[in-house]
Order: sequence, then structure tokens, then C-alpha cells
Amino acid sequence: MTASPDHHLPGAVLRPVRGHHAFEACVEQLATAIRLGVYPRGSTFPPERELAAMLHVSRATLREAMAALRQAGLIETTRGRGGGTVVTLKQRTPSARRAARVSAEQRREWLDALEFRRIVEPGAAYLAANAELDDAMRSQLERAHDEVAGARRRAEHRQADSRFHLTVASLSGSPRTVEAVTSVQAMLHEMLLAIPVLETNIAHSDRQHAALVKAILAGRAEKARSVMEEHCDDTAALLRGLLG
Amino acid sequence: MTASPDHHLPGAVLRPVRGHHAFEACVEQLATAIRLGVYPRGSTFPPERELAAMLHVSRATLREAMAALRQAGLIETTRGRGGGTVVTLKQRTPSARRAARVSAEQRREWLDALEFRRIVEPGAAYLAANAELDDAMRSQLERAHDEVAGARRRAEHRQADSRFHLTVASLSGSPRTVEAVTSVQAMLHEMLLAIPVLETNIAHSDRQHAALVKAILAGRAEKARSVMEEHCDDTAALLRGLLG
DNA sequence: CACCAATGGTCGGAGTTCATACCAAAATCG
DNA sequence: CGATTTTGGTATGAACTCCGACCATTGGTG
Repeated sequence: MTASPDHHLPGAVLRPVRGHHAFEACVEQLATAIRLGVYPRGSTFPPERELAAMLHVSRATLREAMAALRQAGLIETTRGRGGGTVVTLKQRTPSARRAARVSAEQRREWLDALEFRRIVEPGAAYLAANAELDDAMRSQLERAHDEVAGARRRAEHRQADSRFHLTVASLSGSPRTVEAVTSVQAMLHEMLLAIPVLETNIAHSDRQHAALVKAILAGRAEKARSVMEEHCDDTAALLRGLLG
Repeated sequence: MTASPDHHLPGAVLRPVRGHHAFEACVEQLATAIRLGVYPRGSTFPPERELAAMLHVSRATLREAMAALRQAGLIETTRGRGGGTVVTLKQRTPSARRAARVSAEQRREWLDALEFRRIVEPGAAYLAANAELDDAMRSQLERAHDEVAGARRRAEHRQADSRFHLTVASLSGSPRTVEAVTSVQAMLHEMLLAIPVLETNIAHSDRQHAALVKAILAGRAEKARSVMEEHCDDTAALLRGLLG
């Protein structure tokens, strides 16, 4: 029996096996972690050998990536006991001129990320609400929420918001879900930097966060999901409007 | 202002930047495409130069991967005009002894994939139902469904089922969603090969597929999603029971 | 039958990444 | 003050991957 594949599937399913170089992927992942507030300004990276192990690259490759981050002014390194790498990045607010230079390809990628975000973040909220959360986890969620509410400057608020979403994802207990949410949060961050948005309705966003926290802590999975869907839809509607 | 990161986030968010070698990733992706029925037995791969471009690897690396697949008996290659690479894999049914040797790490990974599947496949169905589908797309979906219904042998049915799910994902119009569904379908395939399951209720599964196709073609996004959720839950319940 | 096109196969050299070992700086401790 | 520990920094050789060019096979065409 001979058959040919449905002609649409190979093109849809096959993809670059590894993306760009290890070095570049390293830079990107660390820069993303900094920008999303996983390593806020003033925080320190794990020691090189440990971080290389976490990223599954050689120390040489990691060091090359670190050199690039230093060059970009994101980190500073000191040697010797008590030394290490400190994050120095001062977050920057969006530039009003960036969106005009966004390519059609970039636009498509951003729209795709918004679609995917609307799948994975509500899914994460649903799993988090269904999970058996211990007191430490519940505290993490409440603290992450408080940090958003307590953030004063916009860039600080942006990072706190990312950490909040990443915290929800981590409570899902699903590594694949965490990875998916990390990638969409990275893309969202990129979009919000590139697109000059009006101040989002932070009070409204905080109310949604509060409702989400309440639903997760109460174990109301469907409620958690629908609040997160609404939250994603609100951000997406704003960004789509500006992307055209 | 100095801060340390929430101690849970770096561990959750940082991940291997590139996985294993390009060569190994190549083998894995092509073997997965074969096993999921994207390239069924008797079908031919695109020419080497084209396939290398699709996977973003060198011809040399691709050729090494092809050599490994030949060695494994999955493909055969002939040179000259009208030559190329033909899939020869005879699908195999699950071995009753494999599940006993599954490591705890593998088990965790599989359970994670089931959780993630329950997020991304309903999400894909929802997007597909919301998408503007032209006649060609509607035909693809109906044909994929018919192939599942018409498959007689179990391994053939398994591949047709995968192609059906990949087709739904491709109709979502979201590359990230397609990638997510591809990865969970690959993992599901692995699980179903490793775990000796009782014959699933194919008639029930077909009814769920039919309901899903109907909902997607009618543009009923919420319905499509809930049917897919039920479909995922049924498979997951069976597999979880067997995984312990 | 010669030529051409469409495929796979091979080669050489360069770039990237890795593993291992060892050196240097800086802080702590006895 | 010397020894130790904890960090970053450097060097070397091997493995992996890539690129470009060219060769070989096979089938189609005029």
C-alpha cells in the first residue's frame, strides 16, 4: 500500500530542530528571565557551574552568553568568594517608535503568541486551582499578587505581573505548562515594550488578579479559568487593536 | 534596591536551552513524524536538500539522521532520478512488558504530557471552531475523520487518530499550538506503545470525533472545546489508571 | 544515444560547542 | 598570616555541525 502524506501536515508539523546557536539561546533565555523579573535588578544569578548545569550547556558557552549580557549592560560580574553575577538592568519603558518598524512576520508571531497565551494561561489557572496547594505555595501566590498591587513604577509593575503569571503556572505542577507560559510571557513582554499602549486599567487588572487568586485558593477551577480567559482577552484586545 | 528572586521561579522557568544534539533531535523528529502517521508507510520524504531546509540543519546532519533511521528499519533510500526516501516502518502494537520498566521520571513526564494535552488540544479545537475555514480545510478535517473511521488495524487506527488531532491543530492557524499538539501526540503515542491497554472503545471515540467535527464545522467553539476535553479525559483516565 | 534533470553520496575545511584541567581573585576561618 | 573555600577566568584538544563544491546514479526527453 502506498500513500502520500496529507500535504498540509508535514509543513505544519516539521520545525527547526534546535533553533539558533546554543550561545544565542542562552543569551535569550537569561535576558528573558531578567526582563520578566525572574531575576530582578539587584538579584544574583546562581554560580556559573550551577547555572550551566541548569541550562545544559558548557561553562564556556554560558560564559560567552554572560559576556554578551555584560556588554549589553544587563549584569555585572565580580570574582572571588562572595563574587558572582548581579543583575543591573534598569527596566525601560516602551518606545513610541518601535511598533512602526515591526515586520509582518513579527506581527504574525505576536498574534500567534496571543492566541496561544489564551490557551495555556487559563489552562494553567485551571490546573493550579485543581492542585493540592500547601501553605508555602498559597503564600507564594498571595505574595506574588501583593507585589503586583504594590508596584509603583510601570516597568516594575510589568515585571511583577510576569512573576505573578509565572507563579500561577508553577502552581499548575506541569513543567510543560510552565515552559509554555514562560514563552508567551516573554513574547508579551516584547510586545508591550514595542507597542506604545495607553496605561492599561491597572485597577481593573488588579481586580481580575484578586478574583483569580481567590478562585485558585478556593479550588474553583472553572472560575479560575474563565477569569484568566477574560484577563487574557482584555490584554489581547488592546494589543490587537494596536497591531492592526 | 536589592532583591533576590522568589526561590521557586528560576528552577521552574530555566530549562535546557537546546536539548540534545542536532543529529539526535533530527532522528527523533523524523521518527515521530513517521510514527504519528504524518509520513505513513509507503510515503516518501521530501528531497534531502528541502527537508534539511525545513528542519534548519545541514545536509550532513540530516544524512546522518537518515542513516540512523535506515539502520532502524524505518526508511529505505534509493538514488538517482525518481529516487528518494520511502517509509518502510511497519507499525508495531504495544508490548505487554514495557510498562513495568518505565522509570519514575518517565512516568512523571507522561503524566505532565497528559495534563498539557488537556490544555492544548481543547484550545486547538476552540481556535479551529473560531477560524474562518475554507472548503479545502473543511475537506481535510472530514477526510481525516473518515480515515480514522475507516482504519481497520489498531496501529493504522492509531496513526489515523494522530493525523486527525494534528489536522484539528493545523486548522487552529496557530503554529505554537500545532507544535504543542505535535509534542503531546508524540508523547501519547509513546505511552500507548509502552502500556498494554485494553482495546479502547473505538465506537465511543469515533462518536466523540464526529461530534467534534460537527462542532468545528458549525463554528461552535465552546462545544468543540468541551467535546475535546471529554475526549482527552477519557484517554487520560485509562492511562493514569495503568500508570498508577 | 547523448544530454539533462532530479535525486543521493563524498570531501575538505571552518565554525561552534563541549569536557577537563588548571589558574587567579577574594573572603572566611583558625 | 596561612590555609581553605567559593567564586570567576583561561587553555587545550576533541566532538559536533555546518557550508560549499563536486561526484555518482537513475530516469526522462529529444
